[in-house]
Amino acid sequence: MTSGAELIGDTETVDGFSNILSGVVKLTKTLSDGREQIVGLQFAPDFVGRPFREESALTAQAATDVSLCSFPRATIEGMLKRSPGLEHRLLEQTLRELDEARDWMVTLGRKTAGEKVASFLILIATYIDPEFDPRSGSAVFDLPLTRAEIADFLGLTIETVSRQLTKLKADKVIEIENNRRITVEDIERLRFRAGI
Amino acid sequence: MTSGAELIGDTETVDGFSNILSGVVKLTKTLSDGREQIVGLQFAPDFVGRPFREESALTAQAATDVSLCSFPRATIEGMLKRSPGLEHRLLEQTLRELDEARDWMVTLGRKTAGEKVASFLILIATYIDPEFDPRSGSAVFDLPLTRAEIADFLGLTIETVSRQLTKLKADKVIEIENNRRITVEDIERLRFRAGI
DNA sequence: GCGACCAGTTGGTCCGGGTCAAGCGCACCG
DNA sequence: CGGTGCGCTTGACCCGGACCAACTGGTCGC
Repeated sequence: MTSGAELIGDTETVDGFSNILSGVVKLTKTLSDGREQIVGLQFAPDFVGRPFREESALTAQAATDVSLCSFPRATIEGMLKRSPGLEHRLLEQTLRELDEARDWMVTLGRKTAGEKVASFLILIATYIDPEFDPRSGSAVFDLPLTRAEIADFLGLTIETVSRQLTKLKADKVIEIENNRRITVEDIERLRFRAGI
Repeated sequence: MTSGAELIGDTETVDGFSNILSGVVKLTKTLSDGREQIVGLQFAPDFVGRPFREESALTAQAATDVSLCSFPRATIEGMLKRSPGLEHRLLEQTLRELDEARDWMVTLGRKTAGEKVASFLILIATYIDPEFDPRSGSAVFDLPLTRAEIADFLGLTIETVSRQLTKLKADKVIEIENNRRITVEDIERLRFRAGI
């Protein structure tokens, strides 16, 4: 599935329930006047879908090229009834997503623009960099989101995201190639910028 | 348990797992420099506690007087293993909390101060007003939080919260008695102020 | 090659909300 | 009683980030 494709419509009934095999899925919510907020990013091998509810209050879109393994909703709910192990795994993922959502609430509510952008880079580094090791000081990765999507994730404007990235580059905390590829030599400096 | 008491320490091991019988519990996260964000409010009959993890990344405090029914962590995890029904109930609550957290992320990231305060009042009205009926136009309730706590919930300062409440009062959207008791005559007008 | 378009950057201006400070009302205490 | 402290409000000022606009570089179709 190519980038930008819509997986779950906002008011449509959510039929599917999928397993991400590769790629990044963004979950967004939109206010009636068009303001948008990304409320979650999901990476392989997460589930996508909201069991036990007909209607999803959010939109799931592929942020990068994504490959999925999808089931109809009835199938998955039947499987959940029969297999407590699967339900347990779903509970574990949901608890993890809740922890992440709450972490992000702190970022949205209490951090400055610079801290938000640094926090975002750390988040992506930990998920994306194939050989990222928290103890090693460095990371290299491609941003899976455009500036506009980063802005929607951080509750900022695209201009502010751009300026903060430029500032991190000017301060030699990161390097940027082709607008997408980020190199962080010293992740501790970046973490410091994120307001811990 | 009286208001302000701490239920779960930040770095301490979370031993307990409780059921709220009455009152309001606030879940907060704090940055190293003291900035604070309330990341969740829990009302009866929610569970409080983070199963399957030794360490909780947040602090749970009583916001009002609270009565609890507590179990040691081992007990609850044993019960969860033996009773899939209980685990299912926990999954349902966790999914609901995740939905709420994501709704709140939109409020934190994309709404103005006035919309945030209106959204907060609607949230409290739906949980607290004993005879609140969404179709009836009005609601009366006591705020379970101080201005400082509301500010920490909304990612604002106490002054801004105060000013926005004063403005809602001046515009006859709400009435305020004793700084705590709120009357909303026409909840639709308040909902309009919340940016839907 | 050339123009159109899109993602991103950069500059300038403005305002919402933060910050600082003073003051009010009320409960509690000596 | 007056003093003290806390929760809250109000006013004045300021700044971070939104908004508006111009520009750059890369990609695509012709």
